[in-house]
Amino acid sequence: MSTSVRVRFAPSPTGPLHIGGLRTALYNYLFAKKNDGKFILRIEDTDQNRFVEGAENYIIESLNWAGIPYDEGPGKEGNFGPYKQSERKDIYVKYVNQLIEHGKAYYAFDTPEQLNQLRQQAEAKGEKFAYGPQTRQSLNNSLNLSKTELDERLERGDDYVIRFKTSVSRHLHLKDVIRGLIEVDTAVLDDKILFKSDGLPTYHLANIVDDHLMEITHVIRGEEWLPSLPLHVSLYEAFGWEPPKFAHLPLILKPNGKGKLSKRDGDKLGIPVFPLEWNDPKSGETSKGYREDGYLSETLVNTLALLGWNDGTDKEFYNLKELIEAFDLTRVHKGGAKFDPEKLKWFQQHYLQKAPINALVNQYKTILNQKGIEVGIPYIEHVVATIRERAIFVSDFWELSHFYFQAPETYDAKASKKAWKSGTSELMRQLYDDVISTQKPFTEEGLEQAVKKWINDHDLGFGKVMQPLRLALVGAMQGPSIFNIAAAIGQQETEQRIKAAISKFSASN
RNA sequence: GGUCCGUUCGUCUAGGGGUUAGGACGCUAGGUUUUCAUCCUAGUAACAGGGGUUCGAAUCCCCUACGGACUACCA
Repeated sequence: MSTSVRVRFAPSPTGPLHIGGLRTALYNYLFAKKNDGKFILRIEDTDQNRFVEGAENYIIESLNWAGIPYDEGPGKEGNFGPYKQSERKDIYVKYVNQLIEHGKAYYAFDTPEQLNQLRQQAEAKGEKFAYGPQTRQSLNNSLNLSKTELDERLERGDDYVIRFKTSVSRHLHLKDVIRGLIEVDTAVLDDKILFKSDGLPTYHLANIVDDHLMEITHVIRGEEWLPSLPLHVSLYEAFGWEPPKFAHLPLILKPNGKGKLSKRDGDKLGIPVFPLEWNDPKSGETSKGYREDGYLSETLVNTLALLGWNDGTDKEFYNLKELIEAFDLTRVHKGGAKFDPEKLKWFQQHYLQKAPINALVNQYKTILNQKGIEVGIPYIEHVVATIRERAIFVSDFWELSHFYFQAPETYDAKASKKAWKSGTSELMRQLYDDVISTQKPFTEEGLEQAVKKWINDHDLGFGKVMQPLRLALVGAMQGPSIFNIAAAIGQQETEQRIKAAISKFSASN
């Protein structure tokens, strides 16, 4: 048995990967890399009814986008494959038979209808039916059948499931890396189905067998699995195997209110709950994804990493490498964490500022081209460099910089009233004649000097001149330095915009 | 209902018996930017409640409340 760390992320291909799942994958990845171990992807597709076309690829693409690719898994066969449970059917048969031989599991012939009835009956009495140590003697299973009766039934081809034979009453001491010691009495457990009548194992059996065979050292998974930990540990015991270490991660909760973050919550708040956009092949419904909404993967990774974990310092920004270095499973929180869209935005703003300018320029170029605007890369680069600090997404760029590409079509009403007074048109005409039309070279610095000098010479207030100038060039009281804009759009365009504003406001006055 | 897990500013969190309970997001106010945003500075605000243990509990124990997960031939 190898002593090196091996962890797995084991999603079910039933749809897009929730960001909670992504975080589980991330923590697995970080833990593996921190310990020079292997990060394995295993597809748990033992429920063919819930199989969804494209989900597996979606999961793989999500991991790649997040920058946390797996070392072993579908398409990256290591020495422990195959990595899809549907391709491991024979293995499970062998092991479940072993359990039956040792009296740790048994055949059950009760039909779903019969069980449903029992559940309803119990519910009518305000109780809960459990197929377990207390009830199994009186049910339709091999525990209550003679050897010949059993063989007869099996030969006849009766439908059956295989259940785990839970100990009648024993105290289990379970250890969780994050939560510490957990004590459970097996008396409250039920006899979980290990093998379904369709010939496939359930999650419980398959995950134990695979984790053992794949030499998984640490099982890091969501808190929703905590209730089945006693079963899983009992299974290891029944097989005579040494269990891996377990760590159950807290849930990601909705921002306001209670409960798990759901797609519905995300829709309400305008935030995706999936890393990538997802088109559901069954419903035809499209779900938003972080990538398509313009978030950088660094944003999501950083946000998710800090949702439930921190290294004890004040550090907030981590790249993947830093996360690997700092990660410590024992510092993961126990309590669930509400997802904060505001903090997400803050991270995104940060990472947009740090993104390589080339990437931003290329993305913006695409947007501009779609608007029918064709300008050179250096010009776009100049614009992006000056406006990116006020953006959160690339999709904000247009709103923040359209005036670098087009003359204003309208003028903000409030700003117009404030900036363009009765004598303003005449003032602008003078500025135009004295400075704008004569300035050479028409650069940001040159213009700034000339305009300021002109204002001083005429003993005017800066606001009186600068504000209408901004209004004329931008159409509103916003944007970067007005001299930067004028220099960028050029002398001719600047002249035209001033003239347009003068005629517009003279007409309406 | 039962089982298990959890609970520090609005939110993410630091904190392992003695702290003015710290940081970050948000919000508010000032400053910078003769616009807007960025940025800087300051302010705001928390140990769920009750019992113990202790000279001393946010920190340890118990109870209560609240919240969550699970309770399928799903994972």
